Amino acid sequence: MADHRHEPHRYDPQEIEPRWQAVWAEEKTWEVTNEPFDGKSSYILVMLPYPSGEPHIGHLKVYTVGDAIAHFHRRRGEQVLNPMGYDAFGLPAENHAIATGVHPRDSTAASIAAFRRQFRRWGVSIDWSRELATNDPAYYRWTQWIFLELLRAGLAYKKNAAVNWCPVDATVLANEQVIDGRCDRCGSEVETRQLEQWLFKTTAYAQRLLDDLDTIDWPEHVKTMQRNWIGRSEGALVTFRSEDDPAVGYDVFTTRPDTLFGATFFVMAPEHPDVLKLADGGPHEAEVRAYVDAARAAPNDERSAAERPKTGVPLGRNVINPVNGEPIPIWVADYVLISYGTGAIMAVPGHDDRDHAFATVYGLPIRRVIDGGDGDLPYTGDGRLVNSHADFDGLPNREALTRIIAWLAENGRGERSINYRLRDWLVSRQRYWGCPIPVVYCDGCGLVPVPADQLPVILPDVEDYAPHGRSPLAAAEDWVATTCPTCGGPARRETDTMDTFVDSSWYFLRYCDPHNDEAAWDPAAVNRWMPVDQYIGGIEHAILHLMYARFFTKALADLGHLDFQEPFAALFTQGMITRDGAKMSKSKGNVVSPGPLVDRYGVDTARAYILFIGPPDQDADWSDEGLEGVHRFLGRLWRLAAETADAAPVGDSGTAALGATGDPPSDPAGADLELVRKAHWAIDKVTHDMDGRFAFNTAIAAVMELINDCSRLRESASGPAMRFALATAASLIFPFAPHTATDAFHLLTGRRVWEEPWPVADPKLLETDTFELVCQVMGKLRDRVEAPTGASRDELEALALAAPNVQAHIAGREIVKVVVVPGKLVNLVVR
RNA sequence: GCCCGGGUGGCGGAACGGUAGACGCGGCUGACUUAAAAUCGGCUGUCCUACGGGCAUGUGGGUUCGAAUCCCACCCCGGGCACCA
Repeated sequence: MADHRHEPHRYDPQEIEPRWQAVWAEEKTWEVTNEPFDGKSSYILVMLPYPSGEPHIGHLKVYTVGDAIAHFHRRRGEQVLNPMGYDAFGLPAENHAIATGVHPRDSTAASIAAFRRQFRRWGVSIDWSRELATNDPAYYRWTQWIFLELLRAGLAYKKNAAVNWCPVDATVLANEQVIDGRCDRCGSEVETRQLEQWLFKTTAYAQRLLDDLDTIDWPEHVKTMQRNWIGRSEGALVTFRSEDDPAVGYDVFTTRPDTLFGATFFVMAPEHPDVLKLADGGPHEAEVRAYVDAARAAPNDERSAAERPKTGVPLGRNVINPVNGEPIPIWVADYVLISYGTGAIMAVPGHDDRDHAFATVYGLPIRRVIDGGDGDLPYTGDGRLVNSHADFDGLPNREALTRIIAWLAENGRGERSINYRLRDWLVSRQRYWGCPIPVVYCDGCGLVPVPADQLPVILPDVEDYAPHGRSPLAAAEDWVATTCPTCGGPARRETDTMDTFVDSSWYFLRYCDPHNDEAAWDPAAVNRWMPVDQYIGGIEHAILHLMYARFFTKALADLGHLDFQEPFAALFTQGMITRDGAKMSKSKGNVVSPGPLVDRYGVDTARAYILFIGPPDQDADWSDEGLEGVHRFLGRLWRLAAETADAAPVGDSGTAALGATGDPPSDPAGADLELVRKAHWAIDKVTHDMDGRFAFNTAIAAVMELINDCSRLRESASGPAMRFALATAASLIFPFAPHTATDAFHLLTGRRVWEEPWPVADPKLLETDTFELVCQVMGKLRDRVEAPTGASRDELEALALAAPNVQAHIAGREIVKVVVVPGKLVNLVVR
């Protein structure tokens, strides 16, 4: 039989990858305990997937990014928590059930199995002992407990309100789930309905959600999106009293109390509760009724189109402007929104675009009260007050604003006020596949929370999953009919389920203590890991999930269950992978499936390519050729390692002299020195690219450079130097291509790279004896000369002046200035 | 309209205010091979009168010895918010 050592080496990821995965699974390499740890701990968390079908390329990207970070931290001696779970309640599984009759529990379980299989095939370093699924009663029992805690604190409440209704999904939606007047799931036009619904009081946390953004290390654009969503406005609440009955007053919120003297009419939203009352018996009663009915029936997105001509109807009554006693007419108009401020406004057509447009249509008076602009109204900028009152005329409007608020407050006509765009989070869903809301309704006791020791309220099986305007659970009569926990009398269960964003608003806490059946978590376990050191996920969650999880954390902290205010200390949002410049979709036929890709090239190639393609926070376009390039690189690395190991296998007698340990030669020179230096340069480069940055693309490029040098110096460098350089390359590529790196490192050294500390660059080897001195004349590159490292400014200047091409460019000219950047360049300024 | 990002070779992308284009792809070319694949090397921004030089980082200005990088104005692309008073 031929000596296998002399056969050509073939890089075979299909053999290498499962072999090491088996070791990691067998030894439970990535599991961590909650026992106290002396060193540093890191919680590296990737947003949990919604299990639907098979994982796609976006999943591969996000878990590859998370895994690279987790591995890097581990190799630096930290204990790393890197868990996995499934956001398993939700509409797609339920819609699938409606179409096929397969229970969502079964299709979800099948999909979870597929995800789990893929994650193992991808070699992601997950602590599988902490795996969870949000549809598991052992999990949602505590989702229900949190609901009850919020209820106890008055942060969960029920109210009859105008809500966003999706006619296709037949359920209500949170404000955040309505995009351009459409359902963010199915795209159908959202209607308004009046319904009794559960809400969480996110508005109580508006200011803290805003303030604490300053305490977390998140991308600025994500913070900006959250700030805009919270939408804080400073201004005043001003009371306008009825002309007919001074006891009745209507509050308005305004950011421009400085323009109060320019208010020439008053407008209420069609939904304002007093509109019809005020119009009753007036000259426009019928007209007002028709207008209000039409406004209510109009679709949301039609209502909210800003370019639409302004419409409205006068109510035939007046209110008194509190600053000057002027009676001004009340109108109803749909450009005023019931959902913001008080649902009524003072209209200042001289200094507000919308009020101006309205006044123009109906011929209402337009008055200038702020000086400035090009003379045309409306003018919305700053200036001095005019036509207002002797006390304020002539003042800069910002100063007048403060004084007018003070005056209003002194006279009991208004006060300083802050308004937020943020609304309370509507969590009721009239759907089946979600967490049941744990309350019952008793004829005698009213609304009764299910006692904590009776949780979970188990989601029952039903025959018909289809929504019919009420929750499918309502049809489960045996389940709905229950007894009151308080009086023991007959009672009925709440049949709405919770928005799935509730489930995912606390899963990161459960990972810390996933098997606890006494409590949602042990505070010690949570404090062991939380807050998450690095959270990783898609930008599409910039508002919804990330806002809700922050709200939960703050509310639970206030209730004494948590010791911190923010769940995610740092956030990284990865970009999308496109193909041919477009989002991948089945209809476009441009989908890259991880399965076949991994079968063909191995997962390391796919992982390293995804990270090499560009900065991971940006969108990147897929290229099959680019993938091939990375595959060639990994093959080259592995083959060089196999050949080098072959020349002196680990364990052979006398290999110590050949550097079988992977240690560098003690006193390298010539090609050895060049190679050892390059290895240290790569250590330094990769470490900097990983540490606090996410520059995986340039880190991989640095290892490519090192491998290129190994290849180039193959004949001239010694065994130990080559072995050291290759072992270093394998060690550095490990976070990105863990299987190939592990195998190559093992061939070279007989050791396991994941148990090795992250290499440290030797500063002495980062320096060279000489450097290339850049010689510029007038800022333009004219020559390059060899200069000794550490040369003085004068020496460098002399070297530059002597450079032949510099001579040619300064001949016959006067040198007026010499700029020397030591270790870098000399720039000669001539006249 | 307002608020964020971003415009660099044929392509993806590099570049503490200091050699623009690292690394990879593609292309051209050589070695090996009966041949192909695989593999290993070389060249590759552009133009010119080519051992040198001009022009080049969306456009136009500015700051600086020196600008892809900083400042001002504008254009284009992507994203978010939008009748929010």
